[in-house]
This record gives sequence, structure tokens and C-alpha cells, in this order.
Amino acid sequence: MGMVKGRAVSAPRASVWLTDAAARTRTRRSEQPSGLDRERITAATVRLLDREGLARFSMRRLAGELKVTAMSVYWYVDTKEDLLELALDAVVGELTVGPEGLEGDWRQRLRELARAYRAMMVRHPWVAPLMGSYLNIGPCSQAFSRRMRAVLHDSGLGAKEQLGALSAVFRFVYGFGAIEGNVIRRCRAAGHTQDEYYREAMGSMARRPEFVESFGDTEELFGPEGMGGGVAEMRERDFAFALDLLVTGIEAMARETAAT
Amino acid sequence: MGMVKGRAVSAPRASVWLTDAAARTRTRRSEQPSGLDRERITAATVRLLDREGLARFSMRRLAGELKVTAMSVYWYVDTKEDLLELALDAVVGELTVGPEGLEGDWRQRLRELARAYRAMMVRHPWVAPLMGSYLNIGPCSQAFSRRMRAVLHDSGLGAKEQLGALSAVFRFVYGFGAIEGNVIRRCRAAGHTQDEYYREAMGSMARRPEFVESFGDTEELFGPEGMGGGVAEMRERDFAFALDLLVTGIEAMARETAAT
DNA sequence: ACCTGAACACCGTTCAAGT
DNA sequence: ACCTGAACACCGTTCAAGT
Repeated sequence: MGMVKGRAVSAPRASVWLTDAAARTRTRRSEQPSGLDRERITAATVRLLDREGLARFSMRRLAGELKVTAMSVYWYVDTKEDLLELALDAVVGELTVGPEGLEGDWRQRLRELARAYRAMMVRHPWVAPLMGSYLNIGPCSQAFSRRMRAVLHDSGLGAKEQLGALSAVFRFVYGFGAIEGNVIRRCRAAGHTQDEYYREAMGSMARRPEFVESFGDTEELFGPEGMGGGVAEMRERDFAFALDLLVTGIEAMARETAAT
Repeated sequence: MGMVKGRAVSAPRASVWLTDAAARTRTRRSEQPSGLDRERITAATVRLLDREGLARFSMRRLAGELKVTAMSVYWYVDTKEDLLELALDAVVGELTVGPEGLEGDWRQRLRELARAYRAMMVRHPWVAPLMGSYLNIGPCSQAFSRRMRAVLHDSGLGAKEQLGALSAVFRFVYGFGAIEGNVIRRCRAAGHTQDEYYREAMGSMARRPEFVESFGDTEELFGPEGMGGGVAEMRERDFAFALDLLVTGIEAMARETAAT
């Protein structure tokens, strides 16, 4: 318990998922007048975040969406942060592609999981900043992590290396999804397509001598050839390449493990 | 130009760095009464962000730090967003380790650049969320990117692959720095060390049956053996492993390039 | 047990006015 | 050219009160 400017501040919990069971049972136990419960609130949160983005999300707006007073929500959820953590785990729940992922070549399974993760981050551009802000230990996050560990178990890496690779894969995919989700968010805010946005930025840069000096001939890198079929495809190629890099790296490290 | 709830909203610029020269020249042109200019404002912003974090940063607090009215800052900077973008490029400027990085084995140079980048993100835990939010085309960001491209030029990859690898390396290091900077930020907010924080989270999880089921024996993964000398060292190992994975992957892909 | 209204201590930014 | 004060339209959250 600390004091900030005379206001009592209790140390924040690490995560909603670590609150005691009693607090978590604030789910519907009878027919509420408003029909509210945690699930419904979380769903509305996801809907609102998808529609208007993280910056415009507020407890008051959420309450409006639920046709209820802002303060009603606080009966089910302690803070805005907790609510966002719930929303985060909810969309990670979309990644349950089914248990068929448990067989087949580990390379292909890793590619599939990575692609699904990235696709989710692109579908929900507000996920990236949140993912970086929480512990990600909700039930759905854990289920996904378990699947990824199963894949790496089959890679031929040693037990210690599997943990290292798990962390590498996650941060790697996160890095991609975060940047990408962000550009999407910005474009949406500006009301442009990604290609327009990119062209505008490139145009502004080309008109500035420092930038040309720095990038050399920008046409070479970002012109029709370099860009191929637009920004989306360029990023697709980048991601595919990065995935190759990852798989190739794991294979090579696994050979080292096997050799010793 | 759009309308949101009757309020006129002009499409946001892509970046401070893409504003016209006239606007950027709002630097000191004479001795100001308050001694304000962009540089001083940016420096104060970095100081404040380091000390209190992104969440507590506000234009009003910054103004207080500068002993000036909140609105004075707006003479030099259009929006809070612009200011944060300036602060971001300023700390990337810390990465100028000198031109000696231009020779030597590309593997070692890549490792050095990656390590420096990560260290910077750990020094300034507010960088990660911002880095994901802007285009990162300030002069210092570009200088760093140029150095990284020089390194990859020497890796033996083809020209196209070099671009892919550049993106991979950046997103990769970003992923690491973001997660790590975040935990640091949370710990600081809670007034705990990272080890305390980690132990607490682990303790809470161990007391919950679902978690044990999910992670198996948590002691095995996170106990004294798995953790080694604390969280910091565990992350150090993870990062080192990931760096190996990256270098090994690039080497293998370069061999493929050479073979065809 | 659940929901509301009023209030507190904040925000970023605009705008008219001062020097 | 630079800086200020007052004001607008918001925030998250607390707290006492209602049903």
C-alpha cells in the first residue's frame, strides 16, 4: 500500500486470473434485471474494441452499448484493466482450431499455429498493445501455449531448448502481429487503405532529401517491383520468410542437439 | 476530413517527421522568455517518461516539469502524439554506438546491434508500446536501420532475402524488448522486484488446480533449476538462445541462396 | 444482490486574450 | 512571436443511496 499525492494506492494485482475464486464468481447467479454477467460484458467489450478501437474504448461507452449505467459494469469487474484482460483471453479463444493439430509434421503445425496467431492479431488490431501489457495466463492463452509446446516437443530440440524456442516463437509472432495490427489501426483511423497510406508516406519521404540520402533509391526497395501486389502481399512475403527463418533455425539447432 | 459526433476531425498525419519544414522549424529562433524549444521539451518528456512511465505522463505534468503553462508546449508541438514520437526517436539516438560497428564478422555485429536495441527498450520501458504505434522513420531510427542493413548485406543472403531478414530481425528484437519492458513497468508500478513479482504469480498459479493441470509440474519449469539465477538471467538465456536461432537461420538460408 | 446519480480528480485540446 | 486562463468535452473510479 503506497501513497500517491495523498491518495491511497494499493499495489495492483498481477492479473484478473489470479484473483481469488470468490471474486471471479461474480457471474450470473440469478436472472438479473439487466441481464448482465461477465460473459456478456466481455463480448460487448470485444465488439466495441473491434468496431472503434482501443483509444476510443471507455467504460462509459461500454455501458452505453449495454444500455446500462457506467457504474453497473463495476459490479462484475474491478477495473477497466481487468476487463481488457478478459477481452484479450476471449479472442485468444478463437485460436482453438480443433485437436487435429496434434498430429503431422511439427514444421507444418508450427506454421499453422503461427499463422493463426498472426491472423487473430490482424483481425483484432487492439490485441497487440494489450498482449504486451498483461501476463497472458488466462485459460485460452494457456491452452494455446500448451499446443505450441506440444509442437516444439516434436522438433528434436532438448527440453531446455524447447523452452527457449517457445519464447522465441511467441515473441517473434507477437512482433509481427503487433506492427501489422498497428498499421491497420492507423489506416482505419485515417480512413485510408494500407496502400494509400504507404504511398503517401513514401511520397512525403521522397520529397525530403535526408530520406532519399538514407534509403538510397526508394523506388528500388518500395517501387512496383519491390512491393509486388501491394503492402498486404509484401507483408505476407515478409512473414513467410520469417517463418522459414524460424523453422530453419530450429532444425539446425536440433541437429546440434542430436550431434552432442 | 470526417465528422465524429458533430466534431470536425481532420485525418491525422502519418508522422511528425512527415510534416512540412515550416512546421518543424518551430525550434528556438531567439531567446525565449521561458527558454523553451523542441529539444528541451523532448528531453523533459524522456525524463518524465523514464521517471513515471507512459500511463502517468500528461501534457499538464510535462508543463509542470518545465515550469510553464500546459498550453505553452503546444506552441512547439501540435499534439501529445507528435511529442511522444519525438521522444521515441530521441532514445533510439542512444543506439549510435559509433562507426566501429562497420567492420568485423556480421554475426557478431548483428548480435551487438540486437543487444543494444533490447537494452534500450529495457532502459526505457515506455518505448515498446510507442514503437508499435508509430512509423519509426525519425532520423535516428533511420540511422539504426541503415546499420542493420549494412550487417545483413554481409550475411550472404540475396538482396530480396536481406529485406526479409531485416524485417524479421526488427520484429524479433521488438517482440523481446516489448514483453520484457512491460514486465519491468508492471513491477515498478507494483513496487516489487521482478523476482518477487514472478514468485507471487507462480505461487498464485500453483494454488489453482487448472494451472497445475495446464503446466504440469511448475517446479520443473520454473523452480530453482529452471529459473537459474532469477528472472533476469532466465530472460538473458532466452534472448541469447533466440539470437542463436536467428543467426543460425540466416546462415542456413544464406547457404541455400549460395547453392542455387 | 444488483443498479444508479452525483461527485472527485483528472485528461487533451481550442480559443480568445494578453505581452 | 510567444505565453496564459478559462472553457469544453471527455476520462476512471468512489461512495452513498436506492430497489
